Amino acid sequence: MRQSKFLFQTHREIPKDAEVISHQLMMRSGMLLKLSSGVYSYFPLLLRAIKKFESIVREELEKSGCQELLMPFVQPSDLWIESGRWGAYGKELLRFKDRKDNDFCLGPTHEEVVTDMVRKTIKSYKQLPINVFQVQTKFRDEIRPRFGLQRGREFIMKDGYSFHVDDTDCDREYWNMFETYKRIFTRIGLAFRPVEADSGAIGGSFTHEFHVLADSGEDAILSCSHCDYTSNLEKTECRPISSAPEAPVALKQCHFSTPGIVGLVDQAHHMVDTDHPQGVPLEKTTKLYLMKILDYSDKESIWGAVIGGAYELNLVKMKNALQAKSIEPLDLKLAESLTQCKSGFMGPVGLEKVKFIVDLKLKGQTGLTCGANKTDFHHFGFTPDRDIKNIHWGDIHNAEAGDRCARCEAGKYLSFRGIEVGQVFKLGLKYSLPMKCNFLDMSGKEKPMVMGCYGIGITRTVAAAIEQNHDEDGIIWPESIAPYHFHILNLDADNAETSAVIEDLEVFLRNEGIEFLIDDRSALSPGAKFKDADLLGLPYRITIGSKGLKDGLVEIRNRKTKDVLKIPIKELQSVIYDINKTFD
RNA sequence: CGGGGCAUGGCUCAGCCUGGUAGAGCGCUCGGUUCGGGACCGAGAGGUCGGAGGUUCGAAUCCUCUUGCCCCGACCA
Repeated sequence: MRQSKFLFQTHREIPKDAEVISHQLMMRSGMLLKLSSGVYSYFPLLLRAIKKFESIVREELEKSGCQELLMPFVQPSDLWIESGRWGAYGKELLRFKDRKDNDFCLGPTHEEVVTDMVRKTIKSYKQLPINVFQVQTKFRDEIRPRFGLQRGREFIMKDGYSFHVDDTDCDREYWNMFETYKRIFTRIGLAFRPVEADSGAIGGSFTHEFHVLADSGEDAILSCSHCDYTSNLEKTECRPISSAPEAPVALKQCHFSTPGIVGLVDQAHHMVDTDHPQGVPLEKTTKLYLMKILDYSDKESIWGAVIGGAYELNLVKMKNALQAKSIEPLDLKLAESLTQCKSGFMGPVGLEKVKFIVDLKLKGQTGLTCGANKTDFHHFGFTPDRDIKNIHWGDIHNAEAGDRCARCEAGKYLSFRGIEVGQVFKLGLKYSLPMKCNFLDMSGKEKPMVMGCYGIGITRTVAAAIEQNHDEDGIIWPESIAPYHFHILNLDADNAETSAVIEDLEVFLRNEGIEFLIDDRSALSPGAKFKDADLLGLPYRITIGSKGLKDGLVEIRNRKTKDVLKIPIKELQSVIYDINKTFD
């Protein structure tokens, strides 16, 4: 391809609404154009990278026994009503009506459609298991699209679904997909981690997310330094402490007074008595969050969450511990009227009508402080087991970097930021039961199929690849998905000699099936071409100029290592041939 | 949906406070000189200042309403 005919325009300036690196570089290199919030056009260069990644995904999935199909982007409401999601799915589902006033939506995912396809096709255990996938545009009307392709509303996704006769076989396939995903992300050449994640509302199932490690990632991940336990912070387990029981301390009500001091950290410093001349250490303080809980029968109740003063409350873990449907902070005014005090001095002691979940870290502890439910005062000697009537225990605080691993004896947690690019999920019977996706087993009995689903964000992964592979000059494409492998710069596009060399080279490259882009733009200074080449980030740059040709030399530069090789023009073709062989 | 901000040529922005001829840099076109890390000179094209209403002799500028977009918190590939 010749750049003079190529649809793109590089920019020196960073578009003002591009926040993260991948978005900035895609905009600056002219690969991406926003049409509406979270909706983008892909220019030829970006599309090539997307297609390369897609074909890696296809190859690996087909190797693992999956088959590709394609389902409609526009879906009728009937199926969604049948699965129960027409009502359950929030505003992310873009709904609209056709001319006959029938309800439709743009597919954010395809469980309903694929389940319908399979139930109409498969009747016998002999036809199972089956694993199908598609690479397709999805639309989710995200609350807040951002970061370019990292969180668009319209995006390309590979979604796959498997159907099985029983749990055992579904689990087998789950791990088959898990290994396939590892191969895919290894092959594309990204640093990634499979991460244990929260399975959300679908109880009893398990799930892994695949995260590409990048500072701009929206998820916090903790990984053990010793074993392979890696999890989303939302879910990371904390090691229960096993400290020796302490001698009980009597509850001294309203023992500490800290008038006018806001915030637990400052309050702790001012909780001074003869035993605590320096104040109470943060580890001996506790804090209370009053929360409104909705259970799965939509019954509302108020729960207090008690955790150590040094920790953060983890809403996902609390939600799971209580088997709640939703959980949100109690309105401040309600909380104040319930406790008869200001925020900052609320405590669990004496709140008879509230049920409490107390963090396991506090188990067996005594001599703690807690809010006195009287503005400006804290109790001392708080002992959860003794002082709270309606007590439940749970692991409800955020794990932190440096904490001991919950799974092994030796390790400590390290923290990362991750971009979620894939997920494997065991769906179980969530769709097959309501949608009656059944088969006849060996004894002729009708049974629901057990399902799994497996997603990879195609466009998001390409963004993540740039996020992880760039420098101050621009993109550094991993060879696996680089739009082209060689970028040939004709520094003197109007010079007959260099152009002749390039034309020869072009014939050779075409015959060998080697991918290349030629910068043949005339009246552009060499510096501008170098800058653009760095920005576009193709793996190898071949510079051909009249200066070099005088000595019979051309230059090959590796974008990543910046290593420069000056080689005689006669050897150019064989050198390119050898480099090309190193690619996949 | 709450909180904050922005909207002026393809891009980045100035002008607005204090109403009176719509500007700069980059990009684009033409001519010339350059040519190995974003060259220079000259001449051009391109904007109903997001939209609607109002105040005024006069509105990019002041007022009201609206739309779009971005950023910070609850969703997910």
